Amino acid sequence: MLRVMVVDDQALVRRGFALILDNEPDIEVAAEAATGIEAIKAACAHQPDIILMDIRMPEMDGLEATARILEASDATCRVIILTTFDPDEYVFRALRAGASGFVLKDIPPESLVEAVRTVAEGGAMLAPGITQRLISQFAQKMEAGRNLSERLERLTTREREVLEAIAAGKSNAEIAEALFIGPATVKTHVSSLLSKLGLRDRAQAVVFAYECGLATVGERNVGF
Amino acid sequence: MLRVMVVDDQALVRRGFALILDNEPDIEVAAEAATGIEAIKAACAHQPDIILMDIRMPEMDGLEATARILEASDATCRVIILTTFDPDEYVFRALRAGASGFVLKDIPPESLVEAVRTVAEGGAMLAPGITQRLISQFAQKMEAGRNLSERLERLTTREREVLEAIAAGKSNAEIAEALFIGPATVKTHVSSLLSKLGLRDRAQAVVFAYECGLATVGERNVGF
DNA sequence: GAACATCTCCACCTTTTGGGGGAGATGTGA
DNA sequence: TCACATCTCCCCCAAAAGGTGGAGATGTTC
Repeated sequence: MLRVMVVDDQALVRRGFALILDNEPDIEVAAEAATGIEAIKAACAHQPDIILMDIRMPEMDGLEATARILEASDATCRVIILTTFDPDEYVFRALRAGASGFVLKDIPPESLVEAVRTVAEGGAMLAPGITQRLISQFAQKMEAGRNLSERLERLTTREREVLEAIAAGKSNAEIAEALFIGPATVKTHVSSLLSKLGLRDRAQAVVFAYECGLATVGERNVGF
Repeated sequence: MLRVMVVDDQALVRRGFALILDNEPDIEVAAEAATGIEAIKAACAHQPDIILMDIRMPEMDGLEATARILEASDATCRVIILTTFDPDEYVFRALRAGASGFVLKDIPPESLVEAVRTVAEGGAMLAPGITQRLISQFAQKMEAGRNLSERLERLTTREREVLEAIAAGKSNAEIAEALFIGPATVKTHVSSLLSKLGLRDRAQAVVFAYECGLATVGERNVGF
């Protein structure tokens, strides 16, 4: 039995969702809340499997409440944001807060039920338009490096290694140490790769490495 | 009327999908193809609205065919990848090729129909697990900059501007010109921001800018 | 008004970087 | 074998970068 909590400041909406869900044999509405603060308390008290969360609420909005609930170490529940609007800002904040779903209130009832089941099974459910935008963003990042990657292929293996080290913020001396070669050799490689790539200095080289995908945000190879 | 094309090398599977779709009043199967090559020709000849594309096929796989079809300048159709497996490599290649959907063959028939309608309306449809992974990747990138963004706030407005310029690969002289200040002033700002952020040189500053989200891949503010 | 932050600039100095040119060792392929 | 690419290292030199300390001109805040 899936235990669901519904959070919305409008009692009418809240009851409506609750009725739809309670109508399903394998779903029960275990709790309701009208504000973010209430939601946090209720989540703690009733330990639901799934939380349907509105964004616009008095006291504390749904995104903040979602973040608070999910960052609790023993949190096992999953959150679906259920709202009327879908500006990018909300979506990003929701995903960062850890939401597993972001659906609009204009979906048909059966889709809401489907979303709850999907998320309960470990999947994620986004409104189609949001999925579309997420994909676009993703594809754009991947596409960015295409032309630049071709230039990358003109480098020798060693030069690429040096470029990677540069992109990790290393100085020539540190690169020499890391690659077990002399500092003079590093300088040779640096000069060579800069001229091959048409770059002026190592700062541009770092930019290039990120833009073409050689370096990626969040890798944490960085020494600071 | 939505005109759909089904591409799969197994005739039985292909006919099965076609029958499911033809059963809907607003959908008709306008063409079928058994290989990537055939798919490209058929797409050109029949101009379907939606293409359901298998990946594993002889002659040319579905991802390659998708890319070819969508990169045609007059391409108006949208592609849903329909496969048995979902390794990350396939998903990324599919999204990069421009697919609007990626669903697994084990979904219920009504979900397939729903996916077709969703994509036809301009949305996107991914298998729940894939959506989940896409979100995770996204959240990870966003999360990366959290700690670093706090350090960013210790900078003054001017210092942040200089940092942005550094992250665009500009030299001190170029920054001076861009901000209408003297080169000496730029050096002051650079020294100051490096020490505030605990960085050693401008190369590390570029890394920092990317890691904390001040600079983003694909912005193309870069001068090379 | 005094303390403070910010932005602007200067001089002096050291270190790092990048360019030019050269050279030996190795391996690969024509 | 000979040409070619690659990796290694050297020297010299000029330019850029970074550190230190100082200073005047604004504001803002208490």
